Amino acid sequence: MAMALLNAADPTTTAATGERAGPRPGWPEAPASLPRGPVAALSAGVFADGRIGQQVRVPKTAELVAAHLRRQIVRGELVEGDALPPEAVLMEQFGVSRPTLREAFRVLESEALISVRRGAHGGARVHTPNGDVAARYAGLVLEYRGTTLADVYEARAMLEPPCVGLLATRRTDTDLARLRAALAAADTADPDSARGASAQFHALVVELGGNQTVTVLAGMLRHIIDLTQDGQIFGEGQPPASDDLGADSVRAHRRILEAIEAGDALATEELWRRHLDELGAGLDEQPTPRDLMGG
Amino acid sequence: MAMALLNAADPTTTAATGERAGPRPGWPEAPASLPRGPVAALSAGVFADGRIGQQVRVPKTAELVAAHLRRQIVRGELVEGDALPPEAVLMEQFGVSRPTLREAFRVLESEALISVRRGAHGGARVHTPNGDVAARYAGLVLEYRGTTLADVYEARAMLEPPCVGLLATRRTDTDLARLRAALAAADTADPDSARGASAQFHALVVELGGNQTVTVLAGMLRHIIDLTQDGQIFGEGQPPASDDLGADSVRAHRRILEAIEAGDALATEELWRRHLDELGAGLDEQPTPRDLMGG
DNA sequence: GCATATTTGTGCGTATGTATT
DNA sequence: TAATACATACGCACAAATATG
Repeated sequence: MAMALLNAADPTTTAATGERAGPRPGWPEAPASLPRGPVAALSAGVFADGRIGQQVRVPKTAELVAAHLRRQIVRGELVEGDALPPEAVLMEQFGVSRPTLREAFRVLESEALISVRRGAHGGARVHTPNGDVAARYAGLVLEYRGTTLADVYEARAMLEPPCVGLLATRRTDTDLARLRAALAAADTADPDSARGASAQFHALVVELGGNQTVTVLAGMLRHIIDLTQDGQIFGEGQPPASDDLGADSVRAHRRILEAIEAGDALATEELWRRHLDELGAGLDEQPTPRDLMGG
Repeated sequence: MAMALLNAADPTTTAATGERAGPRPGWPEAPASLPRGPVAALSAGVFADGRIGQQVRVPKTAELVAAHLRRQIVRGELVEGDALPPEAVLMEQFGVSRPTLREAFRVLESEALISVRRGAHGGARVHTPNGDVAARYAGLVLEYRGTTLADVYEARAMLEPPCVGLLATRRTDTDLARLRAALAAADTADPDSARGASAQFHALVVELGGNQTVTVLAGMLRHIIDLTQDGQIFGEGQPPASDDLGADSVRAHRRILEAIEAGDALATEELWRRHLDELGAGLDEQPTPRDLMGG
């Protein structure tokens, strides 16, 4: 029944799908916005089971519906908070049954691109693509490979320093102001929110480094670390003496900010590397990242 | 009707799912085999729409089924090529209806953890968790943010060199042998497979660096680059004079291998950085990564 | 070609949860 | 607080497509 999606413009093809329980008068005309042609072929290839040229993986209808909605979200045609039409309307628009539509919903929901609530004023709402989802899948792969948390820390210590070093050479006054504000927030806040402020400083120095890809990757690693350290996975393995560690971190952050202010890329890079090494010290015997996907 | 899923071992509960009219006596106690307590709470939080402490997102039955199967795969209880039982059997085991089971299948299929074929001897087959899926989602986020391909190349040039530098200090004889073999393969092969061999050299130097997380992240970036450059996205923007570039790459790879053999970490790191910079040169005006998720 | 096993897609009914009155 | 309307969640049964032998 995939042709209804691919060929929604042609009423004759869709009519053929209808018969079985009473002939339907015809499908609603195609939403002109549907991507067609070569793109669909690429989509099939991307989703194939690995062997591209081997077998033609017939994309299931639900995948096509999900792909359509996904693209609308990624292209910005649907933005955060937008409500999708009710199931009945979408069923008619796409020309699919309720189960098929719901399969597509579950896929998009698992990608955190929509969230579906029931009840009055319920339905599907759109969310902006979030790096945390990519982190979940990366974490799944790492878990499968038996990667240790120390390995994740080590990776971060390799990834971030060059980016932060770049910041020292490029930083604007606005950058410095934001960094000072973030540092102050971590300094004055109570111990509980200090961790959050400290994490924000980490995110900020990477983000201001200017490379979006590194920002996303570093965010993934931070997310994995957060999930495995939030006391959920390691029953007792909380960071020792969090207050001391927090104070140490603030001191380290201050020193790094000074290096950034001075525009000393090498010093910044080295200081950041050392800071990250300290944070990851003594983790060698920790268990592997786990349950990042939940359940 | 999620209790049957949680209680698949108990035959009485599956019977209980049948009565969908009438008051339920209450929730059955949790099964011993499933992760409970804090982990379950984390799972709900992870899948929530972003606000963790705010609302309790009730996990849908299909999500629970998918999570259960996903964990079996990640924990290695189900391995590559394993065939899942037919729908009818799984329906009974989990105590769910066909549509619900199919929703779970679509989710796992979108994660490339299973592939479902129909017909005799069809059904769901298990696949090992692959970094490419994480790459798809990361690519989706990058596309949403309007990231350029040059940015991805730049990120790779920041990520890989420290890892490859580490290889120079740790390399074993086996490592060197594998690297020499990979280099030779790229040298003697025909232009077409030379690209593949060159890519394998790239993968190998990172993998032998010894950090699994970096290996996964670098694999993601390589996958994104491959997808955007395979002529699918850029109609004409193929790498200029691929033969020359290939020869240049082989030369660069040889020099880097020599530095690794010499155990010179700094030189290796710097050579690799320069090599990656060259590969990413002149991309500033290229469009953003696109259609990595298909459709 | 034909029988068989298995997924795919559909229609409809009931249950449940949520906001509004 | 209680009733009500709305919208999704889940279930069952049937027909069709597809791959194997």
